Amino acid sequence: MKITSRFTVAVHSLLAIYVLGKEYKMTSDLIASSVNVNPVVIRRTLSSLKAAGIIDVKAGSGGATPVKSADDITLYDIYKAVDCIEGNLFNFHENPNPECPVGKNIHAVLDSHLKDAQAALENELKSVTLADLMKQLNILI
Amino acid sequence: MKITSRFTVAVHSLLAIYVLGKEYKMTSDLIASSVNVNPVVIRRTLSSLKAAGIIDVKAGSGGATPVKSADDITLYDIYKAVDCIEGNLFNFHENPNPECPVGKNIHAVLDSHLKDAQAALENELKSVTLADLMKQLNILI
DNA sequence: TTTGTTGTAATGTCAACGGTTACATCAAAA
DNA sequence: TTTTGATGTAACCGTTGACATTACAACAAA
Repeated sequence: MKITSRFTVAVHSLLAIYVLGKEYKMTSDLIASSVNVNPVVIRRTLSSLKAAGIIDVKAGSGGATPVKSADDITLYDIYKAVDCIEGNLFNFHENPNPECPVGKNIHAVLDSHLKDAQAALENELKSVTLADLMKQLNILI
Repeated sequence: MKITSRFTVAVHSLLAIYVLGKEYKMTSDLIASSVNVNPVVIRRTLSSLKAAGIIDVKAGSGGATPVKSADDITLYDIYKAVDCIEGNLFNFHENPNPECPVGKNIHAVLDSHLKDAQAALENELKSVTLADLMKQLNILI
């Protein structure tokens, strides 16, 4: 099972908005053509990013614009904004048998390690900012 | 999106086999009653763990038994054995537009960071062995 | 040969994702 | 004020993967 592509779509959209936004009006249609998904998917993504205070989206006249500084946006912020995962990354089987010594204690034994693993992933995402990606991108353009 | 409960089911099953195996014949029915899932789910799980060389399962007479030492089994080994994730943890949107400067370079910019995040998760899982869990469990029993 | 178990195919249900259509709402230009 | 081009969102569909369950062949030991 994988983490939804909403995440990479969101990162892609933000890069487009922050890098190309000075030159073009960044409509959902334009972004959709860069990401290559349906415009409605982009609108849903932008809606989440707007709710997270990362960008602003103008209804009516159209176009998405930056709100937060790219230095202050980490991959983790984006990942959280688009809700890839609610709560725990690892699914746990429900109702282990409390009559069994293993079933009774499986959560006590396993939960902290699962949390640690998830935290390791998320900390790594926290260490990369949108500004970092923009620097890498500007070298390639 | 979450990582399938096959993983926690597998860990639970192994703990049962390694801790209770001296006292009981660990059939899929018995393990199933501890984990509280259908016995066929356990048989599939045990089948994966057997293929990974972690346990042995006797067809006919029945019962699962340890093969590898608990010290040599990490959570990562189990996670790999039951195939929670094939390849990349993060789904990437297909076919970003190569005509667009962002679309053309999004993989170059993003891939390494996604790999790093996944590696952080997996390294954390590598740092915990089944023996560690057994120690914790034996204190609680 | 009987018994209890594993291995596995087949089928069903369910949830999540992503695609798409449709349309109300809105802001700015004409 | 009307037109135009966007956004916001609800609704629905098809696909996919997970997990549950039934069924039964294969098997090993009593």
